[in-house]
Amino acid sequence: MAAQDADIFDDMRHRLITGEFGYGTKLRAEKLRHDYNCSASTVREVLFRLSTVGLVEFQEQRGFRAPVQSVERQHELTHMRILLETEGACLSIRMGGVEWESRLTAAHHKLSHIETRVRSSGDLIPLLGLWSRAEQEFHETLIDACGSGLLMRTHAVIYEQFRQQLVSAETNYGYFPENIREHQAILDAALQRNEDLMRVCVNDHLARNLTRPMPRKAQPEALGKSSAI
Amino acid sequence: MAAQDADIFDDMRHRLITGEFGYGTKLRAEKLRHDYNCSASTVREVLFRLSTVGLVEFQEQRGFRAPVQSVERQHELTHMRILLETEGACLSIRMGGVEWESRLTAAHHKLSHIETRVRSSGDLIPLLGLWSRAEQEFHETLIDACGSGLLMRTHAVIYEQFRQQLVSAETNYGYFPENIREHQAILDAALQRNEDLMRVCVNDHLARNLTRPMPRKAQPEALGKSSAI
DNA sequence: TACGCGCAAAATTTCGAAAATCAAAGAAAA
DNA sequence: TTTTCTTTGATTTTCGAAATTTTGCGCGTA
Repeated sequence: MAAQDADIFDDMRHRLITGEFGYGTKLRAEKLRHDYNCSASTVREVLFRLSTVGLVEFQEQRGFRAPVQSVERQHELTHMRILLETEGACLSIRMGGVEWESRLTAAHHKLSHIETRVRSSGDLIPLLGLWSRAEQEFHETLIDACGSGLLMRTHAVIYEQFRQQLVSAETNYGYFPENIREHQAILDAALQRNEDLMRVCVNDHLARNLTRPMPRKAQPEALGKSSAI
Repeated sequence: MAAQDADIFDDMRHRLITGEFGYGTKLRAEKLRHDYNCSASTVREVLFRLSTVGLVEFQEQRGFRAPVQSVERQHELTHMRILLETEGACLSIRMGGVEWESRLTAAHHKLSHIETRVRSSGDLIPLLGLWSRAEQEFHETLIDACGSGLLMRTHAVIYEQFRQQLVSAETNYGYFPENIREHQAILDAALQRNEDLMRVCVNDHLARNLTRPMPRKAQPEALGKSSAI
């Protein structure tokens, strides 16, 4: 029985991202232990580890619960993703080589293939799992030549919470055509190595998740950027 | 006894930030339990929670250890701090009111007072605790009108790790005069509500940590055998 | 000498129950 | 009726030991 803990962790993560638990629900170790027939302590540990990546919230003396969904939270997650992903993508442009380009192209190809199938079928749901993984891989590849493991790990954490928020919204197809175009635009910006364009593309792609726009200055993105790592 | 867990957490955090544990040292619950006389499980939990904020690293089936110090890590932390803090500060300028200005001024005043004392005595060490808290409060106040709890929490996590990295370097006084000037400049930028200037100031203030090499030797027993400190 | 195998010690994880803490319902006082 | 106190039930935290996994070391073999 190897790595029981890890299995439970993965399964719980899946259940959380999938939205199985109502947002804000209390996650009681004593209940959950039956799903995996293990002890409560083991579940407790898993919950701690899930809180490490922001998928559950922990409060001293009052246990764990699934995070509450709210417009504010959604906005904060989106905003943070924009911040991290534009930075990561621009750094990748600066530091990544042909090898990065090719990996990104590959990831995009896979994603694109799935998205085309979705478009022609008109129904996202049966391919949701596949698409979800492919999108994640594309976005992770986009920033993975940035040279900062910390940036990537932080982004991964935000990304998962973001996905947790969106899971219900995504299932109703909605903005798929735009999605396809935007992913293409991001790939193009990368291959052109155009950082400013990249900023715009990433922003457009993600900003749709803002029902209410973040307060922004009228003037375009400032030029004085932070120095490279 | 109330909140035993929390006490241990705070104490361990302090010990970690203080650099008491050699970087990369294994943190064995079985050893640590004697320091607090509690069970190993309790220590284990605390370690999990510390890993939530990046102060210790956890690896499946091979326990916990204090993070290894390295130039790369230092650079990644610095870079991330710049990213988060410029964004947070600019958002605060955009969204914060007079009330924010006054809080920031207050925090700066406290910090400034301590820094002046340090300068005239020429020795940081006796005031290190005070100064450290004041600096943290200043930087936290700087971004605390940004409107995103997520941004602030993320920044707090990075900040602590950053401090953990610097703890030894800070104690040798070094760049104090510049520090004073830079904190003033940041306050000025805030009161002028000049975002571009703010970006420059925050960048200058933090970027100094990019060139400075790590002043600490690698821990010989970091991997493999036990041989505690 | 180098390499692989297996045993023993050390470290980590898991367990079920006891102890501590919190929250809700009910009783007593105003 | 409202407020405050107390008891009771539920939940969370802590414990020490047993089960599992990793690691270190010695031994035999090429």
